[in-house]
Amino acid sequence: MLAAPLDDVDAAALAKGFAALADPARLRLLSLIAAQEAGEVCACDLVEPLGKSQPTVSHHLKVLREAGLVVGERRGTWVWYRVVPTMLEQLRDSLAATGSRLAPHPTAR
Amino acid sequence: MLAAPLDDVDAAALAKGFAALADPARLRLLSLIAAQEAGEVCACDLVEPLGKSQPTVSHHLKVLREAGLVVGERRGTWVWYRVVPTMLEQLRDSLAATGSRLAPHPTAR
DNA sequence: CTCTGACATCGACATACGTCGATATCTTGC
DNA sequence: GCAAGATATCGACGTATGTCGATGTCAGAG
Repeated sequence: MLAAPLDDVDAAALAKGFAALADPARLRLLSLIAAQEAGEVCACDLVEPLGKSQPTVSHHLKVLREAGLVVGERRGTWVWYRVVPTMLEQLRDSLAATGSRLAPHPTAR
Repeated sequence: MLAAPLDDVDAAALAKGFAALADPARLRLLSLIAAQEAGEVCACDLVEPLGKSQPTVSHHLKVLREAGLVVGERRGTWVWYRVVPTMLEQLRDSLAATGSRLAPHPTAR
């Protein structure tokens, strides 16, 4: 992203992705899910550690889901969430195209 | 960030950083500044390519500045902006601590 | 000192967002 | 089918955010 100016479309798409990360509750949710040994968590185990109401947690999970950052799989009564690395890497890479012009060593003379 | 659950403080700090990136206009501004050969741009050259009013551009530049993503240096009549790689790397790395549990290969048995 | 031009700030507006309580939906066990 | 529990959706509320026109501030030219 930082190599050439982005057009409105790409910028909007990226911005939508970052917007999903622009909330403390969602970042904590994401880290809670990612920190699981099993790689997945029951949604019921996310409400109490987050300290928010169940509807609020459900709302944030939806935002993360729609951003493609997590997926929820229903197994019986519960829904198990796990992180999808793809979108995360995509956002990370968009910040990483930081070419020579950004480095402390201008490279060019 | 994805190795262990973050506390409220870290989550809030990170969220503030991502919030600065969660807008198409700011992403385009950032990419416009980063794409400069000279490594810096006059603010006056950012208004027209962005297609927004001068106050709006100034506002977004302020947000980027307060997020530590760019710096503006006054030289005479004009202010020259350049990207600060530090914060960018910090945000990128927070998305990169994606340990074994996120990879397609669970590693742990 | 005054004028001009670049940039920042202010005030106002519409919209988007986070949060919660109440309620709906769905799944299981009886 | 019915009751119980887990999630999701809805409606409402306060607050934050993007945008602009008008205005303020500051540096250089004359």
